[in-house]
Amino acid sequence: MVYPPGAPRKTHRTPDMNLFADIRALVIDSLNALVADGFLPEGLDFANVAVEPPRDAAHGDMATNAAMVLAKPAKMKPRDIAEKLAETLAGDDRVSSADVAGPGFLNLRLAPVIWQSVLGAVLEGGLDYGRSDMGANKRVNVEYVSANPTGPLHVGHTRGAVFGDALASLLAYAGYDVTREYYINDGGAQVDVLARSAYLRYLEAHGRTVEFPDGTYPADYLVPVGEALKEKFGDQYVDQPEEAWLETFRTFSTDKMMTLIREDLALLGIEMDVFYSEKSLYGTGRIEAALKELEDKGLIYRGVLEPPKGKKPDDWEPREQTLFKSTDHGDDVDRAVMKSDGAWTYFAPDIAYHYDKVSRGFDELIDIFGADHGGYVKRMKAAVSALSGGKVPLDIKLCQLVKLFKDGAEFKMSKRAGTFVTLRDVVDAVGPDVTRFMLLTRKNDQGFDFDLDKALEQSKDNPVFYVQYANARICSTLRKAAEEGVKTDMDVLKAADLGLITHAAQLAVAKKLAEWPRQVEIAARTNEPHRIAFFLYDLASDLHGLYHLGKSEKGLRFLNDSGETATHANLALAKSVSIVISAGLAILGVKPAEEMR
RNA sequence: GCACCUGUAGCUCAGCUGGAUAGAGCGCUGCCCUCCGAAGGCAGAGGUCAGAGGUUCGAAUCCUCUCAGGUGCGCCA
Repeated sequence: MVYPPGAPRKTHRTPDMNLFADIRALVIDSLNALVADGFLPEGLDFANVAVEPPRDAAHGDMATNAAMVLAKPAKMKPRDIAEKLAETLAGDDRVSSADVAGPGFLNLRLAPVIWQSVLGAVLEGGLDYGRSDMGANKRVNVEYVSANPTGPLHVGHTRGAVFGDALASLLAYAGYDVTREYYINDGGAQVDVLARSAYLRYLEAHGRTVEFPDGTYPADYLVPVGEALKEKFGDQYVDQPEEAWLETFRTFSTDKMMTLIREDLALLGIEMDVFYSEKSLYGTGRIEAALKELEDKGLIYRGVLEPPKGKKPDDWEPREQTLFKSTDHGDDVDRAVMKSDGAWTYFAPDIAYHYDKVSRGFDELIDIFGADHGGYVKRMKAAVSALSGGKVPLDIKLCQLVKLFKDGAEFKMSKRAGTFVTLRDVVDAVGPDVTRFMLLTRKNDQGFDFDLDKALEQSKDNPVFYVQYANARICSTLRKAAEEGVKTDMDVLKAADLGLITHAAQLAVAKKLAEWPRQVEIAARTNEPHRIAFFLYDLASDLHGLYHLGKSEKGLRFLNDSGETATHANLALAKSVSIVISAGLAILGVKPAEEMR
């Protein structure tokens, strides 16, 4: 089986296999029946009725808060509702017991056949088990990385790249139509700096001795660009004024840098659907059109901004600028779109770019920014809110800083000191799978200490390894079975008698697998791919536990002497775990290991 | 001064968008290999969820304030 990087991309619908959703539907049906009976009053809102796994497995398989949520609006005692609901639910053959507990929780136990059928669903659905249609094919644009095209990607970009890519895959798996997009900041002053720096390398290629003044990029990744410029243009631009070469060098260098960046992204298996050029917004009337849209809504005016209190710039002087009334859409102050000299601010093309995204018909926008851009969240949201008439939600996820640790000490990045840690450095050190998984084991708005030594450790302390090991164990068991002449192909496993899976420890694993579709939906709803990583860790833990239980209880060994029928059932269970681990890793963009080395 | 993010076990972090006795890993204590991979498993100790109020049947989670750390703060992109 092939697991392309960044998969899954395509969505296709599968039957709803979310058991929690099924049982919730059962609870709602039962409540409606109680309303019809006159036990409960009409007009109750069931929106807050939840069916969740209880924190403590001893409480049962699923718990619902229905009675507590409805007690107040129904003007009844929670326990009374719970007891009546329990009676109704107990009548369903999926429910083996329904008990009222605590302040009014209703704890449900489901029949073993339900959990056995989960395994069947996993085997049948394969990597698509867990796929959701909650996205309803709505079009989502995920913009990430969007680093300036002035050099290779560094560690800071890496987190945003991995996060955005995993989020995109997650949303695709949850049924959204996802576009992965990169905004190229090729329109501002920083690409002029790039062009000048490249020019110095070009002169160097012609044997000149050059110095890099402040405000240029002295890093050596431009050396080959200088060589390439020499190759292409010879000496025709040597000793020529800037006007003669700036435009040409800018375009040439930017293209080279974007090639570099694409290669960096490819190292992590990241492939964008769209690269959108900022430059394409200039001179084409698109910025003007976007601002016209705002102006038509009465949100553009000439004015003078107050200086920020407490931190007044030294050279502050009041100036009249063209302003966007972002405060009408939740911002703290209005923002300049045109400088006092009549040029656009950086914000103007950003507005135009987001206007373009809205115009392309996306139902939802997501931007992934570094934490240092946190100050732009409100103004971007204000702009999108204004431009879309509040119809297109924009979610902005900030990725906090990554600190690298090596040999127990922080590896500080400094452009001056030349300790510039690139994405390539990190991937070279630990590999793409470890890089991706590690960066996804933390919530995006939590800072990250990335210990490169620990990332390579093969121990429980390293979650990548732990999850990979669980899958490798299963694969190893299947190989072993094949060696012993047991058939292990999917047709055989699908036909296994799952009714033989009855031990509590085995059913516990099946229950975990039943949570997978639900975890996918939660992660997609909150735009939090790290939940997938944590789920996989838990699932791996369950698998390791069950595996070791086989040491003391021979009947729980996947391979034991209780006959071929039982072995097939055991292997079906093991295979199910492997399938879900593989599906989860595919969302994270990590290849499942079939053996450890 | 203002905005945003963070504060949970000794350390690194989860915690289902309000649920029951707050969970993992590392570290610490004690167990478990005549082999389906011990690169692992089981058990134990360890908490004022930064602090103070509030909202309600119920708060680590929502609101207000305080404290601490981080990121930013007209024309830079």
